[in-house]
Amino acid sequence: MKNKFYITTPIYYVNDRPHIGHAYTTIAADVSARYHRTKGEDVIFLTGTDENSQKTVEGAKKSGEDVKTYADRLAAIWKSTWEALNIGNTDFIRTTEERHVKTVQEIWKRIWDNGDIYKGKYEGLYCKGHEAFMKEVDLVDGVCSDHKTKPEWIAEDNYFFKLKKYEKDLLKLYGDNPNFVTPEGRFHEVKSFVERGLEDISISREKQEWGIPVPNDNKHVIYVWFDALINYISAIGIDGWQKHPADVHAIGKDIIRFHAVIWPAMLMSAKLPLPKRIVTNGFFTIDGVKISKSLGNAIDPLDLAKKYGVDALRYFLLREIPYGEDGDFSEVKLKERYNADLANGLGNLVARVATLGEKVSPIKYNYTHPLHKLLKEAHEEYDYKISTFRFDEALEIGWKRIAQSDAALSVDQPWYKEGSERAEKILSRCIELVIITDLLEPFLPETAQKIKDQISYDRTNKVFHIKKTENLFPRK
RNA sequence: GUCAGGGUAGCUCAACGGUGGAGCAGGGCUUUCAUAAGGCCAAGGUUGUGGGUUCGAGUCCCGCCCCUGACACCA
Repeated sequence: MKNKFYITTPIYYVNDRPHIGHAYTTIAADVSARYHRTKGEDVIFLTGTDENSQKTVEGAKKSGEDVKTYADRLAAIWKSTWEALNIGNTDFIRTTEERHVKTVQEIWKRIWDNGDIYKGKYEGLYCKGHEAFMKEVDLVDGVCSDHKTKPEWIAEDNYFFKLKKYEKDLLKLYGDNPNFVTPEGRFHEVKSFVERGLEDISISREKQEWGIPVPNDNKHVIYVWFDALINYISAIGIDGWQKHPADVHAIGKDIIRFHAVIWPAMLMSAKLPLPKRIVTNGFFTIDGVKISKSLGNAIDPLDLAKKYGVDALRYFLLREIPYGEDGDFSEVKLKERYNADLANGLGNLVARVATLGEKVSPIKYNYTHPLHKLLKEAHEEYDYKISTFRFDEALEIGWKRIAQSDAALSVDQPWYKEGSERAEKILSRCIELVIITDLLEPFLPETAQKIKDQISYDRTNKVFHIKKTENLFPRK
């Protein structure tokens, strides 16, 4: 039976446009998905949009559109962005879809039936600027320091989820699964957060027209994140999740608490299996400055892809910024890596082997060739790096081999050799390129195909056919 | 403030308590199969700071300075 692998990205707020940070998370998930696919696994890769937020309503108001029209338009932008970046998601979920609404209400009922939802009063100091309740400690002289306004005291009826009840179960979960959240530092923060003690949390809002109604009480709308998390189930159905929950939730560090604390508690209450693993990446700065709407410095990944190519962008992001850590994006660095690693490195190597090989093509391949056994060795370390989301290190393995091939060519000098000796030297480089291409394929799917078009390997007849065409990465 | 992580070459990062390394950038030499690409070589550091432990400290202990993150309902 085929192994299953289910990986998800966060669902992104529709009112935000895709920027480099979203692209990073999604590309990382895509690399993982593609890798598992090359292993012959049955991969489900889910991404989508979170549309039931109050922010969606405001966004629509701002652009003068009907909420539904607005959400449709923006969701389409997200979808096409991922297509353009060669993201191979198998599904795209929108939280306004019927399948999601039904699932959310069903999960609500299960949690309700388990006695974990109750009605209470939610009150506190509400800052209009934040659209959030503030704690007194956040205030300076009773005034919100960010908005310089005095928060109002408001109270509304809310449904609450008995999160506190799951404190011990969560701590046991963390203890039993040392890799539940990576990187470790973040996991530590999660643990200490829970150890300090949990409070029940409100999971509904009153007086809102947009969102999923609470079952049997349409005066209330289910709070966005409670609804949002359930998307991971909606996409594959409750039965599907029951049989095989997510193997990996890839998220940004801003939403760890929801995924590592509230989500497992919700699932425990609904008597459903838990995700296996949550991997979090950091935040981006652009040229050392935080990404912010007011600065308008968010970079559209599509612009970069247009300029440097999709694969170059994918490569740069995962090679430059170690997964889990905060990173700085700069086009100067992108260009540096493009020229050093892609043009001078991979691209140039393929060009030299293709030109050399073309003259002696076809070359017969013999399975006893000494390089053949390296194929397996090459993959062991690499497999480990990918499975632990250390993409930068996995790529480094590929680039070490590229450098070795360049050096080997200088030593072998096949251009001075004749006949079978010449073919033999070039063959070694072709085999090595097969290994390298294998390693890079999840990261650079388009490039891998282009390499295979130039240096094609016929397994049945054990022969290489080589034909030089365009350069993979023209220098910038 | 409390807790956690970090401060090493121009940049990004490595270094079981045992002569501080790599990649990129910059410098020199060199090859022609290749995209003014490749190869080789050299240079580059009082490891944030002040003490301490030790035969020996980037690594362990204490103080200080600086950076980042977490400390619940914007996500």
